[in-house]
Amino acid sequence: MPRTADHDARRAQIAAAVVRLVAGDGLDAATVARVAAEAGVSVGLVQHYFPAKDDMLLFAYERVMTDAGSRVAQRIAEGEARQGTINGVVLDSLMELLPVDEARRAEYRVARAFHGRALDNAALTEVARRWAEDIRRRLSVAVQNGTECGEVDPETDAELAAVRMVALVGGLAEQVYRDADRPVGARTMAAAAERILRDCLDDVFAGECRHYM
Amino acid sequence: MPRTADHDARRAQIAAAVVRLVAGDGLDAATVARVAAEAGVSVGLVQHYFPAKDDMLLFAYERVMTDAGSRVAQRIAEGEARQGTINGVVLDSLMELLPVDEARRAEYRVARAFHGRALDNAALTEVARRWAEDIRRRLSVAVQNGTECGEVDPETDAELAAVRMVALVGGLAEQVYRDADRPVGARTMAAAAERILRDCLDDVFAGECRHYM
DNA sequence: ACGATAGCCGTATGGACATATGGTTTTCGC
DNA sequence: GCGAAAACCATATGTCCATACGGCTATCGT
Repeated sequence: MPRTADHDARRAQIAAAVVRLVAGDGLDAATVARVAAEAGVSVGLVQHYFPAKDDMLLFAYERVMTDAGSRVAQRIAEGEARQGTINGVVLDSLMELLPVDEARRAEYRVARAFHGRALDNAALTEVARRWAEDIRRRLSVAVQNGTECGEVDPETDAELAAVRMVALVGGLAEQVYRDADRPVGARTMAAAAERILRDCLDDVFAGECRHYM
Repeated sequence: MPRTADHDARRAQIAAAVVRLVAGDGLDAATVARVAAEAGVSVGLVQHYFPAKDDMLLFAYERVMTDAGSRVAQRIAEGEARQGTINGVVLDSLMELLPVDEARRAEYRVARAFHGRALDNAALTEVARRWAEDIRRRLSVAVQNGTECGEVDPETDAELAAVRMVALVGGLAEQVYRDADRPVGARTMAAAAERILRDCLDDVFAGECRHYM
């Protein structure tokens, strides 16, 4: 057998370089040559691991969205561990998606940049679609659990509520990102977003039952 | 004086070509050469009216957003004319922004494509910011009017409600666009979005007073 | 009617890019 | 230790692009 290398690690290394470049200077900055330089490897190596540039971008996008999903899953696990209300767990999960610090703002920039390109790239669109579907499903299950334990009004349509929550958090993220420094009354935009999100969740999870997901 | 031409008409003609190309094949398709061909003019003429490509894109983006704003304003004017409730007028205005038919889907594609590039272009960001600010202001005024005439609970924070409505309609637009064919329970995504929007507005405009904006 | 000037065009130019290609180095089974 | 194959690199290639540039052409004041 010949020389070996950690395929996954190399791909991750290159994807991380892509993400840094996109976060810093947009998708157009992620040229193959610059990605190679940022990752500290040669152009040829990037080609070795990603035959076409689109493969590289798709992989990087998948990685970013997977990471974001993992953070949400982690928040859910934490909520379960401390036996919080479903309302609280969902709030923590969704707050995780608001670009309130520089790390999350960077992630938001990357996600949005790819999302823009997804408009004319079916593979990227599919990643975005799956991600949205995944989070909607999680939220829908949370609402159904709430229905069963009394935290949610039994009349509530779980899927509809999930669409509503995803829409709200996505729209709030956009405003928090763009207008972070614009006050909303006496609040910062981030504080306003949190308040709006809390109100929405208090509306869905109006019951009293204490339960974990 | 030498030969004259309708400056504004020419710029509009070129901008329309940009919009068609972006709607069809994304921002990268809007090269100067292709825009010229699509508009039926020479490359040199495009340069004559837009010294740099960025000027051209900025102008096209401004035009798209202005058009969208005008449609909203028109819906408001129609609502005033028929003396509808504020709730109804706001609903019509916001429904106008959902990508429910091919024309609006095309507009949504264009807006989103530019929005993505705005992440690393200050001039484009400023357009997006002003547009959001404008619609938030309109909504905030509508809520305040509602407060004065009894259609809105006096405790309601108008600016917060405006942020909430903008967030909701933006997030719903994204899901309607991407998941138009995905059913939400027994509804289409578009029907689900309308229902969610109605519920939100019925929550804000809970009072009974019949009034026009 | 005529020249000045804006309108308009075609092509040239130089740079950046994705990808192709040929070669060098390392490692592992034998 | 040695050969084979993967890992890795440097550079070549051809395309596409934004912009520069020089030259026609139509029109308006005179």
